[in-house]
Amino acid sequence: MGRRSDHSREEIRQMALAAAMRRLASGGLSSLTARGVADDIGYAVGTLYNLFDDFDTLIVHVNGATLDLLHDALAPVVTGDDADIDLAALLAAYLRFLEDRPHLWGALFEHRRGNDVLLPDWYLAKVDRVLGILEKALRPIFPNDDTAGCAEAARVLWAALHGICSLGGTGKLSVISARTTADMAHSLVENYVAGLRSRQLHASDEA
Amino acid sequence: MGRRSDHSREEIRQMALAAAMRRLASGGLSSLTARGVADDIGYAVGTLYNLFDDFDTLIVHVNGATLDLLHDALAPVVTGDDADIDLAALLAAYLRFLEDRPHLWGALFEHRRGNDVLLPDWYLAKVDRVLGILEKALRPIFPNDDTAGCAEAARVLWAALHGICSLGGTGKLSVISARTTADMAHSLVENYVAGLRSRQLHASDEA
DNA sequence: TGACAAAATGAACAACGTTCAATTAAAAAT
DNA sequence: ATTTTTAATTGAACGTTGTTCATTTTGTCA
Repeated sequence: MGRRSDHSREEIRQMALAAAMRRLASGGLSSLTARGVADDIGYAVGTLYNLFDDFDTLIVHVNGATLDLLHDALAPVVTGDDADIDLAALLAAYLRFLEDRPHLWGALFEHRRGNDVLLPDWYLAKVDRVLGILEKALRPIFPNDDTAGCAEAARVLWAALHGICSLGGTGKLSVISARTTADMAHSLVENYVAGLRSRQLHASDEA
Repeated sequence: MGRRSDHSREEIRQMALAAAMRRLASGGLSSLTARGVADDIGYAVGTLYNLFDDFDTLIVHVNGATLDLLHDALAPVVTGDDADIDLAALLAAYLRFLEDRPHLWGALFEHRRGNDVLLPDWYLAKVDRVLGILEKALRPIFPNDDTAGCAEAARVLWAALHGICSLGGTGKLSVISARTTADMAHSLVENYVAGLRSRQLHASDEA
């Protein structure tokens, strides 16, 4: 079979991404295969390679969509007024996202391309957009001129939170799972923020 | 070819693990394959399946060996006297390990078995042994009777640190990598510990 | 209508983990 | 010493991966 007029190039792309999203959401990364996606949208495998350089690229696009979902889940909960309230709400929303869409969240971090291949700029921009929410919540803690410190704190929290949820969810954390992942996440956020505050106050001591 | 008398069953196991360790250390998880290991030790693929249930099991044993290496790298640096000094030394040793053996460290967290398969007890015990070092360093921060709090803090730090090193090393953290992974790790440890201390002091406020 | 270009196909390739009938050598029994 | 039993070792084969590409088919344009 040759060229169809069923769908435009862009339509097929979207169909493929939607199908990939469904597969990922229901069965995780291991059930996200090129042949599977192709079957789902009623095209042959080779067609996917007209639209994406390789399968990794398709996954990066799926992860981009997940970042958008995450952004939309987190953005509404911060007001920018009170850091403690915002961060608590943010953490709750994050954990809810993780519970609702564990496989979408998981793919954000499980998926790794070749070590020399960098993530595209548009993807990093989506990460930045989510980090921006965190920065907005953290903003009241920092002096007005210290945007760099705020940005770093947001990244530390983001990465550390990932670590906790990742290890908590995969049972890699030894027998002490009496304390749940959520407990550890709260401990991280509360103590890290308390640390930021206390070191902000005594900043003059460290010169 | 039938039964040889070249090596005992246990010898072949050790040969396989050593070869796997070499492959992992030099090329990462993607270069750790059943056929590769079999070739390295001069046996056929099938022989590996006499010694390990499956290839995942072999990797878990490799990771166990890595945990032992990590333990030996971290254990000597903590004295138990001063938390700040111990934690700084511990972090430095951890980051050095990560730099020296990035792929061994990476496999600890990259490798995932089927979701229903739990890690064996002997493996979790090795994790606990490493966490014990962290607990020893954190011990001075907590009241004598609060071993649970100390244990939790160790796990939070361990998991959070993994998150930072993981995202830092894979370039998943947007453009603001002006601040390096090591900087973020320091920020995490220092602020989290400062938070623990400050909340320890004002514990009476929260009742 | 005919020539050209682009899209769609699916068989084929290499590499992966895994299995298993067949083979062979060591160990045990006679 | 010979036979029988047991266990180790093999490597071809199976099912899946991602990926490629000659071939076919169809839309488009002169």
